[in-house]
Amino acid sequence: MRVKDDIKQESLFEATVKLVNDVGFAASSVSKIAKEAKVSPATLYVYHKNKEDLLVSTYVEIKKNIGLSLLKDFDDSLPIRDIMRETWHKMFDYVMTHRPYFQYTEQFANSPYSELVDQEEIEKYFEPFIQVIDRGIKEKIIKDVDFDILAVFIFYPVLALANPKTCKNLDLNRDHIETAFTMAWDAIKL
Amino acid sequence: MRVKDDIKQESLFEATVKLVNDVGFAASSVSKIAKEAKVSPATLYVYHKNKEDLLVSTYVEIKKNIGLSLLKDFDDSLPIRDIMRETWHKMFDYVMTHRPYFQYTEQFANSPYSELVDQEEIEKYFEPFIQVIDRGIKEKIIKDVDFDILAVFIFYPVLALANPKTCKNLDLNRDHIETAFTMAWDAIKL
Amino acid sequence: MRVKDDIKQESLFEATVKLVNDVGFAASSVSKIAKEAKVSPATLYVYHKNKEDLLVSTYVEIKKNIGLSLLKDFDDSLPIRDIMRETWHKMFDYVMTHRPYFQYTEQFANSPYSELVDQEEIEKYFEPFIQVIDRGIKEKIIKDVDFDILAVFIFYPVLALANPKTCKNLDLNRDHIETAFTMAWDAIKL
Amino acid sequence: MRVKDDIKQESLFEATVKLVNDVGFAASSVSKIAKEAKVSPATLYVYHKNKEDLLVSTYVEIKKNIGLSLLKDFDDSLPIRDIMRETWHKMFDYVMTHRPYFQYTEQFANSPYSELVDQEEIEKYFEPFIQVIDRGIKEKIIKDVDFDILAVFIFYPVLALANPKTCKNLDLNRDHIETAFTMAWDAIKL
DNA sequence: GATGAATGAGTGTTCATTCAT
DNA sequence: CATGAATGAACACTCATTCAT
Repeated sequence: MRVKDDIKQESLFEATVKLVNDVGFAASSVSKIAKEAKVSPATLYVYHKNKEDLLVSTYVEIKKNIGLSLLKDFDDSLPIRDIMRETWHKMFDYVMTHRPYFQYTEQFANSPYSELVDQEEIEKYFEPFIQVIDRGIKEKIIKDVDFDILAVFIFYPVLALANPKTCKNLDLNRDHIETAFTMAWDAIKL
Repeated sequence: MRVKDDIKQESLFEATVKLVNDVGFAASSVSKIAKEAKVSPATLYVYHKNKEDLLVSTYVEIKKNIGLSLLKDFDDSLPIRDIMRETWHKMFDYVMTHRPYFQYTEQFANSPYSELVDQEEIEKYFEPFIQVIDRGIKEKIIKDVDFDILAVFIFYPVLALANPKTCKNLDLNRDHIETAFTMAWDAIKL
Repeated sequence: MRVKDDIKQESLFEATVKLVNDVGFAASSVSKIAKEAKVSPATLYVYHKNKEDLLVSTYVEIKKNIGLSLLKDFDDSLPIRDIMRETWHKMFDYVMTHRPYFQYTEQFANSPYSELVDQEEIEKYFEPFIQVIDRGIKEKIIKDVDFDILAVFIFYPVLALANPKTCKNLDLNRDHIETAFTMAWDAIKL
Repeated sequence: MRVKDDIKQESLFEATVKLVNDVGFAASSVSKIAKEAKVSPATLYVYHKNKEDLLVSTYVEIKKNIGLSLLKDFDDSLPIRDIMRETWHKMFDYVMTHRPYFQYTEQFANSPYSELVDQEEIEKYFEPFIQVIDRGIKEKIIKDVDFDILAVFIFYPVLALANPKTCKNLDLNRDHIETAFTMAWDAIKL
């Protein structure tokens, strides 16, 4: 038996991201993605059940990567503020070096497909980080507030800052990120 | 001669919002919108040059409404924190009572159509609010930070909190909003 | 009772000719013609039963004009060759000074609408000319050949020469026309 | 993988010709052609880039066929008059046995699509014939007249005679064609 | 008489997916 | 496994015509 070709798999992944970035979610048709990936539309269906599966698994793959890069060198023995700051910069680094991936997730999250994602599978990559926050609350370093509300001030600002649509007047650099982190920390710290 | 029918105009507006909320931006076709509005697809083109015009003008209309409801009873003689708090709650009220409108703008902002909007026309409705922030910076009440970064902590959290996709575990109430405002204020205040 | 407005009538005629010349028969829609004529599409239906009637009556009007300008100063006492030559040049003059009208008839004649024309109404304007040919045959000046075949050498060459599609390499002038007449006469004379 | 089906290609060609003959150029829609060819409208786009490509390539195909049938048994060692006569009859034969093809070219030539044809590709099939005319001029057998004017008397009459719209009173036969050839030759010979 | 609004039926084209090889 | 051909259904949009004023 021949084996599914990793190169084609990867090629479809990249083509999906590229096309969604170039022409938007709605205009990214299966045949265009296949052409971009230099495979036949029919081949796409060897690797994915349908269009939905292609888009969703591309999303999950990216989210997994983000999670993994945040976890790299993760050291939960540091003071909570340092962990947060470290993570904040890691997120910024990821977004800056993988802008197309990041933009894909933004577009995906606002599409109806997003409801098809198994959130638990993604959340497990962010679990250690969530535990740090819990610890921070217990240790009375972080405000004792519903997690979703905290998240809005911890995760979202990086996304918003990295999104060229929200921040079109600002040429983002590391200083901005450091400033924004201070603000985020002011928001959540007790 | 027949006269242009305000009811049809309005009906198209509501149908556009409803459909985008129900099935998402990408799946909202002209014919589905027309059917929802109970007019012929051809009639839609009496009121709008094309699909793009329908979507963009629906967006601008909503943004205008949001701006107007923020400006209602706007009193810039109050202390800055009070103005901010007042506005924060007004935004929350608007979002809660007009969730479909708000969700439409979220989806629109992440679509390629968003680049077609005349931003200046929208920004003028938010001008007074922006001046308050400027004043806050001058009076050394608010951190002297790039406006886009401040905006990320002032506007974005309400949107994120109101978005059921981001906050699916949280049944939002006014207490949450008050809490979040405190955090936002901690973030931006000097 | 208000009276139908000759200016609107004329305006529709000119708009029809212009549009067919500019964008072709197939792309000449009722609403475009109405817009070109600066009237409402509904107004068009005051003057014409439907689109077909508009196109056909525009054609007949032009054919009538051509016939009338051929008959002007028509003198059947002249020698037959002189009559033919005179007419040949008159046709050339008409075509040159009314190119859009002429081009309209060419497009119309090759459309299915052409079958709706009352040919007899048109032919009566060309009757005197036909009689000259009959006389020429009887007087053994013109070959005794079926009229349709003669027509192919008498009428068609002018049309073909005047048609920029057939004669795109040739910047037509009166000398060419004189040359062509000599050839046409050689073809039909005994 | 399925392989492109010559039968479908041919079927689309025939359907295009038939429909243009039956309902005219303007009324020949893609979906009607597809239905006539018994394929899906989508299939048509497997074989042709768009409607324009379908119509243009159908035209070029026919013109090529005409050229080839004129060139068959072409013998330029014969006297010029004989070559002309032979060609004249060949054209007549083609037109009579392929009337729908011929009528298609007539309609096409009067449509805006005609400007999209690569004329050079077509003219090469008629090249040998053009050289005979040049030779005739040099040998002082044919009048030394601009080629376009000669063409009007050599090519055009056959088309006009074969066109039922121009020759509706005449049931064309080979005698008529012989007569017409004599007249054409009278027109162009020195 | 004159008109812009209104529309069902149609336009050319692309879609996600399956078929046959 | 891999593919280009094939397609019914849908797309955004325009059509010729009629309606209501």
